[in-house]
Amino acid sequence: MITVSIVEDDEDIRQSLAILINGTNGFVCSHHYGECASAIADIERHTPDVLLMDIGLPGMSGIEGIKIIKLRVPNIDIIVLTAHENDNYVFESLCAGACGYLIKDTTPARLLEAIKEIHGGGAPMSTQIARMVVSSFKRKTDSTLSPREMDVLNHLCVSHSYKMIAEKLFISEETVRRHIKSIYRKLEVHSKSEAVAKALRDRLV
Amino acid sequence: MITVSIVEDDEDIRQSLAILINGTNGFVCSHHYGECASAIADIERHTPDVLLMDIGLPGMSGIEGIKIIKLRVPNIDIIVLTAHENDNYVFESLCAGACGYLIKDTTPARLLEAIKEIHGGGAPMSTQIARMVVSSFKRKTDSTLSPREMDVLNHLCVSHSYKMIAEKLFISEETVRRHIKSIYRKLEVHSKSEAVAKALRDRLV
DNA sequence: CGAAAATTGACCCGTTTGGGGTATTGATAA
DNA sequence: TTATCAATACCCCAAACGGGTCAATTTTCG
Repeated sequence: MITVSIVEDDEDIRQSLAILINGTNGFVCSHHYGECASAIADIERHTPDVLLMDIGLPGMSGIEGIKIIKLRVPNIDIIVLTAHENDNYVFESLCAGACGYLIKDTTPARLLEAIKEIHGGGAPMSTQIARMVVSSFKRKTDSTLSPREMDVLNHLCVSHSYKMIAEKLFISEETVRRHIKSIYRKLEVHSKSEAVAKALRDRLV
Repeated sequence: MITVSIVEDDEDIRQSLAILINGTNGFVCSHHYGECASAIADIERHTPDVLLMDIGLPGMSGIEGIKIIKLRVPNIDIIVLTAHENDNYVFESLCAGACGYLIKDTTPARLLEAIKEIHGGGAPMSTQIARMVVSSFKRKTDSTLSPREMDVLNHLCVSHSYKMIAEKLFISEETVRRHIKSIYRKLEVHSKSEAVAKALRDRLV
């Protein structure tokens, strides 16, 4: 028996979901909430296996709600269930601790399957969402940087000093400096830390 | 009709996969290869919709193979099909450009479903793999850093100078310096760029 | 071949940073 | 209630960094 709670401001949707879950063998939903505050207040007394969470909520945002709930009940499995297919919502939800992300056109059968899946250690996502998530890993090959500059950038990212990079690459410190100047110009940054941040954030390395 | 090619060194597995695919309506596999080199040489002449790719290959590694193939045929959908559930293989594959990752105990039915899924814009993954991928987004809350130090670290990550951070936080530059010393000690780093790299890599920010 | 880009090297100068001390205040924990 | 820690602030000094300018050689590509 998998226990499920729901946070969803739309009364109708919330009731429908509860009815669906309670009407299916192996699932039960005893608690559901109209906004984050009440869910947070109640979650430690009535801790479900799986929490279905809307994002566009009145009051505290679903993202904030997820963070707080995961702090209090780290092992809870949270599926975001929302109309928003917006990139930022997806990544912010996952960063906050959600393990699943379904858009609201999900069929009842798929939703139940997703609940089973997340409870079994998976991470159910709508197909487009999964692709978005996986694509975010893809390395970019910034053609503006020359091969040698990429070498230097890689060393920058492990925080070597000019001197150390020079030794590693068997070139003079002045040449390292020169490459770094080009890198800064091309990446439009003005310091090592900015270059490192850009390289890591934009997945250049 | 979805066209599929295979790179897999084990002759038996390769043949079985081809037979499975060719024996199913809507799928066809005309080309399969024992190692990356021949796949790379042939891929532009015979470009499939979906490529099933082993990782543990003789000669060039599957990861390298994926990088090269994606450079030549950026739109090809690649599913890694391997025995390795190893974290590094998973993330390296996705960084290289794979969009799916299945472990070899996948059932034939699930494999065919995965091929349809990736061709339809999804990112099929075994359940444990999906969880691993999604979990990698989770923010860590490094309790060793004090709240104020987290503030400073956040500003460091957008590459502000000590002076700018001081202005933003309404404290003296010397206090910023002090916080940064503590951050360095706690994160065991010795420079801004190293702190930024650690913060971004370890998802502290 | 000839132009453009990549790679290498150098010097100057001012700013920023990193590591070392020291000290006060307030909150929090033992 | 004492002790510890967070947060605030200052000083000194050497090393590292960022920006400016100039120049030679090699590679690459049209």
